[in-house]
Amino acid sequence: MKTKTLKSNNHDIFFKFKTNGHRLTAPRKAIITILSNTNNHPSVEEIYMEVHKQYPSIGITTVYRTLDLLVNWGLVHKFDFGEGKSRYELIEHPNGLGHHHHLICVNCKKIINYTDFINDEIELFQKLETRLSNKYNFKIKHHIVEFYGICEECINK
Amino acid sequence: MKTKTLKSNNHDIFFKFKTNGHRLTAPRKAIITILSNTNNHPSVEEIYMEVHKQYPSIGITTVYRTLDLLVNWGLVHKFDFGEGKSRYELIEHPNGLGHHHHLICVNCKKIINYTDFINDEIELFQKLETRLSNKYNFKIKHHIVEFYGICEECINK
DNA sequence: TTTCTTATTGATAATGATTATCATTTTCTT
DNA sequence: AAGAAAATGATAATCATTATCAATAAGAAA
Ligand SMILES: [Mn+2]
Ligand SMILES: [Mn+2]
Ligand SMILES: [Zn+2]
Ligand SMILES: [Zn+2]
Repeated sequence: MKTKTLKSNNHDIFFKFKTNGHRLTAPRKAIITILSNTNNHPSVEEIYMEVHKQYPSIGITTVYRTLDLLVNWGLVHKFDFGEGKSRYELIEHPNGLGHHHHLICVNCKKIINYTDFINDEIELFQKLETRLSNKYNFKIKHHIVEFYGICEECINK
Repeated sequence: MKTKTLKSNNHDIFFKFKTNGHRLTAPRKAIITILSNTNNHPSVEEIYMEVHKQYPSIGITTVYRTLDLLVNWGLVHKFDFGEGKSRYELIEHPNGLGHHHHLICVNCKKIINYTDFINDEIELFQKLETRLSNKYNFKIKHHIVEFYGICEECINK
């Protein structure tokens, strides 16, 4: 039984705020909670709207600032899928969804997460990261893999 | 002897303009030439500056428009490395540099192209694309692989 | 070559996402 | 309770990208 795979939860992130010498405030909690409760890749605007429900006084500036912090600490991925705005995603997702890759429809912009890696895939990426790290003296933090193309609906249409 | 691997050149792209029913104009030629003569990933502003030398009357709007065309025809990749602006790269590069992946320094934004894939890597990506295409009924056009981290100079500093 | 039709261009204004400012409010520590 | 520092939110400022539109140039037809 691998207890390692126990789901992490918000408390880890909350804790990180404290240990980093930053304050764990209501708006920050709210933003993290939103991120924890979605399987999408919400934009700043979307996160703002959502937080606003629970915490109407929040300003969108704070959303930007909090996300920046989380990205710099390596807790959140910042994506650009070519829409002219960024999208965000928790890296250690409390509700399952761990590291994954993306299929992106260039037509309708739909995004498919896939986590069902083939064995070779995980293995290769580990090998790759070691090789590249050594060869280029580059300390790799994370990677992004995106397949661009046309989704099912857009083909049949 | 594989004559297939002969380097493609600008004429292929020039030709494509015609067959697509678009006009091959001076500004368009100039933009394509710039893209052919760099190993970087120039931004719109950079391309504009460069073209401007040869063709001082060009407007930056035309650079945007031409790049859009090339991206839509699958001749140019549009990248976002997290700088708040897009960068572009010819897919079939006349001067060698073919398909490659990226190492991106999150600190100084330097970008390393690597083309020295290991055999497994190429093989895996082919397998992956077939599998994903079938599973998700998704017509894959191209993929992007980016490793984010800290480069040599930024570590020793 | 001249004429005609239409795609293309470039100046300019408009948009929209992200950042910078700064006075005010919270938080945490004495 | 008081003070120092961090965080917030309203607002203005930036900056990349788009939309408009009249002027121009390219290619087809004559
Ligand atoms: Mn995802
Ligand atoms: Mn490249
Ligand atoms: Zn689609
Ligand atoms: Zn660097």
